Amino acid sequence: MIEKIKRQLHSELERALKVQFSIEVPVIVEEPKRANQGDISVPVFPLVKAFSKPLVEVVDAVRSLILETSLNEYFESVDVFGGFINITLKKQKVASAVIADFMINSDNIGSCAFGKDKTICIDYSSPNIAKPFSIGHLRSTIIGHALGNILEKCGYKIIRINHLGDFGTQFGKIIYAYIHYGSEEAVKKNPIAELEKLYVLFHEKAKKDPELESKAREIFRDLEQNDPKYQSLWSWFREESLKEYMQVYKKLNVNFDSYDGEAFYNDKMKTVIDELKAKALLVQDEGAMIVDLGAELPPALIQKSDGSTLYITRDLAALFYRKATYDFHKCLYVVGNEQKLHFEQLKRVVGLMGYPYSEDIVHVNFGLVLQDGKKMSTRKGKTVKLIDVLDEAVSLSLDYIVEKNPDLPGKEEIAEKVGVSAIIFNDLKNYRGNDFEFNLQDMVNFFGQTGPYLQYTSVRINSILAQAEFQFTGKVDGSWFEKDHVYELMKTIGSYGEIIEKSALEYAPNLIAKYLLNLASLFNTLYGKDRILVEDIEEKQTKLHVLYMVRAILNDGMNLLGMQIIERM
RNA sequence: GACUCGGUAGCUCAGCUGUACAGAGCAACGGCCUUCUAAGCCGUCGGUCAGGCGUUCGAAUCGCCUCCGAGUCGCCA
Repeated sequence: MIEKIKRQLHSELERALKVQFSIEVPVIVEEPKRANQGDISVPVFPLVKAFSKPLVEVVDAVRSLILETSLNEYFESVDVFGGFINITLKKQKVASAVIADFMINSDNIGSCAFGKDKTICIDYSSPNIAKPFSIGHLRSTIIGHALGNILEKCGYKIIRINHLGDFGTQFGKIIYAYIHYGSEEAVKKNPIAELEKLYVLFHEKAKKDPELESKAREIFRDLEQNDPKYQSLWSWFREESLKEYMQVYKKLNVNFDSYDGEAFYNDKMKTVIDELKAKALLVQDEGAMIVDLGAELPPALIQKSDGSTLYITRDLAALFYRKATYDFHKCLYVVGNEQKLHFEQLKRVVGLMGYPYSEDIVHVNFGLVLQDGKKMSTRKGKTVKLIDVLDEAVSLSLDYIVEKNPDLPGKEEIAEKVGVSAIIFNDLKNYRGNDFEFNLQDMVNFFGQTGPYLQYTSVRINSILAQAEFQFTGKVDGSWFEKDHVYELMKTIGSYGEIIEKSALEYAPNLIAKYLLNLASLFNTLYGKDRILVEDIEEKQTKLHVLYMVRAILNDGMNLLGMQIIERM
């Protein structure tokens, strides 16, 4: 709401400056950091030079312009503090605008339509087959899932793609290790754990005998050329891994439109290589085929000297396939920071091939999960399994329920929802690009800025609404909104849509997470100060309106982030 | 070595398209459950925004340099 007013004021002010003073300087319209400085503030410093008059006179002139805008019916006062013009709005007027806005959009609060008729592909999760689902893949999974929800709310059609890491030299390694050191029985018994063991074992052996690396490459080359024996092992490993991943996805409530992994593109790479050749981009270098990307970027390796393909080759094939199949507006890759160079190269190659949609490739990067300050390594068997972390969170949340609310029905189910959501929220609340140190203690913390705090707030409201007769009519007693803490809450309610928009444009779920924390905190402050279920009917109904909106937004926001909503806890 | 990203309270982080006294949570300490769920609320404590120089009316925010950490840099993905 405030954002709307700000934008309107901004454009009217710039126009007025141009018309009346022939001044074309970008005007700043912002929200002051402190409540006693009003709702909207215009610093006039940047205008002083253009006016070439003393600050005091400029302030005066700008203030008059502000008072003449169409928004003046909203203004309670327009005060001057040094070089700042601070506008205080009429609280009741803002509050009723917020409520009216909410009613219009009540079936899909916070939604907008700027993505209408456009498709976005999101490539996320994409675990490597035959390796346990680690904490590292959690990030891609939940960031991608949340972004899908957020962008969907902005009107986009979303294609969720799990680009499984089901191909590549790593399969040569696993197949080699399986043939030489593995047993069918052991893999059948405990597929992923066993395959991981073999993978780690391979690297240990390869350290002593570097020959193994080239043997693995040979196996992969043959696999790529459809060797039936390797193919059947490959599909067995893939199937078993996928089974285990599906359990994780079910727990996280995550789903995909496509599970076409790298192997899916095996028969689509020849055309890519042919096209690169035809466009004279492919050159032979040290026996391999590369695309030279100029001075700023290292060359892209498209084909190994033994003729087999690489990661980027498959990503090129996948990109073309997606463009042809979905005609995407953007293609997002929710992949870690360490692959920044890879996506720069991908973009550049596509650009050199003459496709303008190279600009629509977006690497939605995220920070690594570190252990002892270093990247975790599957090769050394040093990973933390996601399922263990989730189980830990769930069992801890069950402990709390037993302690705090022993008579609660359906404890296990609620504990599951609280625990898993806590893990999800813990990840999404921070800016995605930052690395973070793996810390189980932090991940399963349930107090303060956490998922359970949001769920708890929603549950508190449930409890009150359940005890009252309430219908959302929009008829309220405006005088309550004059109180500062209530007004703050109303302003925050009114900014939900703006936050979603910003979060979508920046691919930043953390903006929504922080917003929800703020909303919950404002509500809890109010809860501590004011009794809701009071005698006076009009006052009670007014308060219930606010609670209803807060709960609707909390639930909607948590849902966007991929968290679970609960009734009681 | 080159490139990229980061260094803000004891810890985890927000702010970083510049402008008014740098904000949360956790931890510590002190209050608040015979009235709506205390996974909560209120308060206290805590910061040379890594360091230096520069640009600017104004810098945590922009530029340069130094230090520290992480990641990447042709046959892994």
